[in-house]
Amino acid sequence: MIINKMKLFEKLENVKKCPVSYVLAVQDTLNAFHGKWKMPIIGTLLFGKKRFKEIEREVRKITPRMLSQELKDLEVNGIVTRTVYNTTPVTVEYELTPSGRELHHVMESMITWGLQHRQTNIMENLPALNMPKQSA
Amino acid sequence: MIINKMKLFEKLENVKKCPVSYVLAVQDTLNAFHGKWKMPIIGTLLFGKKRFKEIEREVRKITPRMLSQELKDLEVNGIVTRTVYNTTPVTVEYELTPSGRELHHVMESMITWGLQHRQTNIMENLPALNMPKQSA
DNA sequence: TATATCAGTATACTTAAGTATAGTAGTATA
DNA sequence: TATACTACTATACTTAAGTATACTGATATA
Repeated sequence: MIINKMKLFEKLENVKKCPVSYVLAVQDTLNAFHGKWKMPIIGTLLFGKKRFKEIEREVRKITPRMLSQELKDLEVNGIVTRTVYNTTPVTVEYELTPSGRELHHVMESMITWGLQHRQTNIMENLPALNMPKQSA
Repeated sequence: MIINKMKLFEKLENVKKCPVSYVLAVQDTLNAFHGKWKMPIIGTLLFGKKRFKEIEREVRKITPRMLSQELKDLEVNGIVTRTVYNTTPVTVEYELTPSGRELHHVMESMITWGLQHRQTNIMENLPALNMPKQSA
């Protein structure tokens, strides 16, 4: 009986404990989407590999500077691969890594929450949802 | 037969289409976590309601200015509720709304991806994961 | 010859996000 | 009387993130 109580206590304490590895994991994921442009870039690449100019056209209003920067960031973080083809003019293809493709699970959970949350807030007549400032 | 082919085509095209409502949903979710502090604040509130000073102590290095700002933001977005108690000195309790509590699903998908991603990158001997700059 | 394409880079700038430090009112304790 | 507590706010500042505009070199097309 006393042992059972101790086990329960341990269990509850463990629930309260948030391992450092989890915090790091969440940070990595947030980092993958960090900034205004990574989400749309990953989003468009989920439909298949694309060239620089294609992404530039599909992710509206992005400047080549930002696109270049974000693609580099995604590359060093193992989310995207960059392949150069020896054509004239050169073509460069960007593709999600297997790990990058797995991000669609996260996006789906975000869609689920977002849709639910909007419905709840409309039904409860709360103030309109704030739009993100979109600089980060 | 032709009808079946058309239906298949429609289906495939619909998969390619990314409804605006999904984009908004993802933006709402990103907005919920937007900035350096919302994730740790929500994280600590997932363990139960807390007072201002409690959160300030648990979310390390946060300034009262940022905490106040972020809690307001979370409140107007229907993620947190604020309750003032007529004690001396006043105590104010912050608690996640049902919608706010649902965010743990998103966090769990982030933890799953982050852990997986780290393992993959260590195994494939990719450069160390970039740490977020943490200003947004 | 003039223009367009590709995949970017360079420079200067603006805006957003976060920090540092001090202060507020009302009460309670030493 | 001096200090501490609560939950913040005010002001000034720094740093990060994003924008605007122009430009590169090699090649192809009109």
